[in-house]
Amino acid sequence: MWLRPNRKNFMDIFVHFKSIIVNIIADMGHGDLDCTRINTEPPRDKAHGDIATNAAMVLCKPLGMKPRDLAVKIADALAENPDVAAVDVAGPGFINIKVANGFWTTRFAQLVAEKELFGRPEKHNRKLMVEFVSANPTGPVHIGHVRGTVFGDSLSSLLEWSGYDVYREYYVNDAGGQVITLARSAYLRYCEALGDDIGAIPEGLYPGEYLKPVGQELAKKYGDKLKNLDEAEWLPLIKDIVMASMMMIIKDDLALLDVKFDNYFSERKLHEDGAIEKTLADMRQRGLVYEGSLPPPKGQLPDDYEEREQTLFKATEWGDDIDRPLIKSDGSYTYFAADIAYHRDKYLRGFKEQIDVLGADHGGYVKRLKAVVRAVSNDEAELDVKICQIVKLLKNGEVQTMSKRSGNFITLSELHAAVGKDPIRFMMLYRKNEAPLDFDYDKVTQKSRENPVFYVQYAHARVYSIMRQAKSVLAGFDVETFDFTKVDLSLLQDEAEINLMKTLLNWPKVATGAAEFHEPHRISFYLYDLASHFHGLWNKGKEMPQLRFIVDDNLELSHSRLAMVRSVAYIIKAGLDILGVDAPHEMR
RNA sequence: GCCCGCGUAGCUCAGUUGGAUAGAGCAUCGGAUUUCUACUCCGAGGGUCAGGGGUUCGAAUCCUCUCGCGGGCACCA
Repeated sequence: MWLRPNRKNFMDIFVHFKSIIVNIIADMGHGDLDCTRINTEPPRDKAHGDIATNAAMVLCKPLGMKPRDLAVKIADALAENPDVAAVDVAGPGFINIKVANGFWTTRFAQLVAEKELFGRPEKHNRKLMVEFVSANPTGPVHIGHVRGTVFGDSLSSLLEWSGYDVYREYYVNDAGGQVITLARSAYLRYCEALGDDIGAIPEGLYPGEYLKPVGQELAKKYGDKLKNLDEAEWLPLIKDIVMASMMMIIKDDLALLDVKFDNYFSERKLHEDGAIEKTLADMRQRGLVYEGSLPPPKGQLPDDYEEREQTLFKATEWGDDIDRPLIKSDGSYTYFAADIAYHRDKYLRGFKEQIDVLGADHGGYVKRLKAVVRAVSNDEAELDVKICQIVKLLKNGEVQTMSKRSGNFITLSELHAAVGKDPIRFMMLYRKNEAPLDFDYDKVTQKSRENPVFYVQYAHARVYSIMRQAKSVLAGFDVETFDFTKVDLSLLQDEAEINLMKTLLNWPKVATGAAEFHEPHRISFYLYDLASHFHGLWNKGKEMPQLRFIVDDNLELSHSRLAMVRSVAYIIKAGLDILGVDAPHEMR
């Protein structure tokens, strides 16, 4: 159901060569053969050339030929192609193609011309929603939320890059009992602000200091009026104020990471405007809801368990393991019922592709949420749920523990003050989302090769350094005005140069793949690899002056190399933009 | 007990959705190097891809079982 981004302007070399091979097969008189299983891909071992294909192994059976014999026939035909420098047949019947250098430099000209936009798919009309963070509005954003925040935001950017119309949304859980707890906690701070000795914050209330300003605000607004009222009277008054205040804090925190939402969606609104009732009525009509009782949970049985008749959603019909309750024993809706209404609302707003980013502790919800989206859209919409594993914070090689009970968790603003936005964003994406992550406080601020953030940013800065150097050495050169599209790229013939260009040309494939599979970490790894190629070439110039980017007595060659160097920055910039990390021009 | 995720070099992890002799960074070992364009460079060793079975030309990748780690498991949000 997840469609591939289209790539109108980008000629994927692998797709290109596959079509060449398919044509060869047709020319051999086998145009009716099924060629879908033919792959063209980069060989794992670079010594095998640029492109490997399994065509002969896939087609040998229907043709009744030995794989190697067929491979030789195809290889001979391929050798006629002017873009092909060499072909050989290897192993069980692989065909290895070495592409002519001219092919690379021709294609590289496209990159030089399109700059940061190289390989970026056309915009299409598909809307997609990414819901992320959705932290309970009961306090500042803390370390536990950071990974999902960065992941969701970068994934959104990545999908925007690939052509989607992306909508970022934060689901505000402002309806449940925790808001009441929050209001009570604020009330205590209010009393404190009026001079009461409140002692220790009782168990079950939020102990955080961040509620003190709210208490003062309340004291300022109401004086001691609220103290003479019953809880039923002051609670609604305080609730709104403290909630608004928490959301302010959260938005400020998110701004530290340059994260902005298109919308904050209120759960409470779903209750108030009847969306949940409407959803349930709709589902009842479609036969998705019934009254029945569930088998008791296996394993440890809750103390207060009692079997009873419940209103259930037939989640099992949509791929879930068990049917799910919609109404609590006190008659109110379950959180899940609101969640159904919420995801239905997304669908009704036109989002047929949805992504939820959740924390590791919500892994158990994946199936039911997917079931919900399928059910409420009658299989017209699809949800992908991305689970972000926990982050272990390391300082001096030791794990930083935090206890939720004391409210002593490390906040985003503390982390930000210590290391800054870029290391946080980059490192949170320098791992698969479903793998646990160690975040080393000390390492991420180091200026060395060991720090991937620095390593990549430095590559970008190095490009600009080289451009500055070129300006002072080469007559008439200025990055701002120089037309790189006019240089002769065919002068770039060294293997290391060709390899760097190949790496750069691979960017569209990496980025579209990352977008397709919702895996922004591929961008970080690619950028690290690219930086490594670039730094490596720079280092080579130390030993071999003839490989330096600026060659004293050869203006033309210098210009060609500077075009290549400039292109490194185009792609790093494009990648870092997706990650939300700055691309600095210098790093002093 | 059930569901989900994970298990790859001493450590931390990649692995382009089924390709060939499984990669990178740290760490280890061996060399080079002192200002050249900017925060060192080059090389080496290191593997039962947790384990067994299966699918096929071909498996770290797909299926199945076992073991280990993490998370979750009516009515909380």
